Amino acid sequence: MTLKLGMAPVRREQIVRATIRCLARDGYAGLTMKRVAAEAAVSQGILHYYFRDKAAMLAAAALRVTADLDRRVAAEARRARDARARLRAVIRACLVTAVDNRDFWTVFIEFWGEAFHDRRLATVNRQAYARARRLIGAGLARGIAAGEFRRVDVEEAAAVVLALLDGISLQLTFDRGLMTRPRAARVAETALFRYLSTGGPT
Amino acid sequence: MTLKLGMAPVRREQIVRATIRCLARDGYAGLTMKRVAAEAAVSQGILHYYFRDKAAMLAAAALRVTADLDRRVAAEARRARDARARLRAVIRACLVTAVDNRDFWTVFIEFWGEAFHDRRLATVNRQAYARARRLIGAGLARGIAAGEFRRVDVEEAAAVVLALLDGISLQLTFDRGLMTRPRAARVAETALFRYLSTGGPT
DNA sequence: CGGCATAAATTGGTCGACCAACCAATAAAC
DNA sequence: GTTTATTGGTTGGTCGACCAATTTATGCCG
Repeated sequence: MTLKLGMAPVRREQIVRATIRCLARDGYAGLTMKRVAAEAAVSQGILHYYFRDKAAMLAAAALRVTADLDRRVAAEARRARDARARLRAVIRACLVTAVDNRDFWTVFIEFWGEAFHDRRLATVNRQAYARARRLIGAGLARGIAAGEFRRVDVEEAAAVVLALLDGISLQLTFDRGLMTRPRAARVAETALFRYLSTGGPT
Repeated sequence: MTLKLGMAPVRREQIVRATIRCLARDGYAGLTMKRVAAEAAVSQGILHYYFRDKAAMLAAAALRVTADLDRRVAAEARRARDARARLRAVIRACLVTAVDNRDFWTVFIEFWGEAFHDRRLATVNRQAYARARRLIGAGLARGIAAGEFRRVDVEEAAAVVLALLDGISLQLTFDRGLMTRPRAARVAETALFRYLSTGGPT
């Protein structure tokens, strides 16, 4: 009864999600075709039918979590009225992901490690970061235009915002007891608002 | 004529350095006992004589690069007169390492990936980060006491400084064309000085 | 409508290669 | 002669990639 034609996107999704779960559970060293196949409840052979090799599966997993985060951030940011609220929303969405969705950072860190030694993965990673900076930079530019933020170099400021979010998320991921999520968000907001503020220090 | 007794520290060093080179060259996926042994010009068996297993070698490699960075940062910071110059020195030392000594980040990222799935490695990593925050925090506290910095929460500020350095270093490592090293240093300094400054915005 | 060809989807197993850990044996230094 | 240092090979297992064979759906033609 189940359709057999048009399974491609379904299976791809199934396999990518299984890859993410395996990666989060066992790390890249423990990411084997057998385990992914078992996790996805398909045969081993089918993995190579849908993906050229292991690296392609890893790249698909990384793209998937990146897209997930993008979606969450966009959803939060859309509700914001001004640039400050928008930045606050971005911070919140990133830190919520870091704390509640551990898979994200696990997948990404394993991905980084391989990206150093695989040209394809390196390109995917570079593009993801460039895109993130572009999105953040666009928000900052609107804030500057509206007089909410100081006239900083947008590219530089986007790199700073992204760097702080990455860095704080990493520390939270490594040591869950370091700070509560709200406190981490407050710390990041304070640092970035002082950096971007037009007025004197608060 | 060569001594055979007291080889332990020599061999350990030899093996750790080989581990770092292999890790930087091939990643964790390509880190095998055979390759490390070849790189260190020793037999395979000896690796297990000096290290319990592969994870122990990885941990030793991570401790080694961390200690290296510590030493560089301390050497740069010692020359600084005031807290601002000290922070500038820390930033410079970290970014020089990130740009010129690619092995550092390679080893660390591979290490992070495994640390998620190995309790021993996770502990080593958590301690390394706690130590880094303590060192940075001590420098900030002196700056606050001297009236050079705003009265921020030292723990929070140390986390911010470390986060920004990690984040910028990551972006530089992934995309060498993003910024020149001096520009990255200037960007980080600007962001952190604004965050920590006592006076109004510049 | 019914049967045949073609394509899509999937299986399970095979292949050669490689791995980490271990160990018995040896050599050198004390 | 006992401890320290080192060798090189073995072992039991796993890996990723590949493929021949099978099943299922679809389009085509009479």
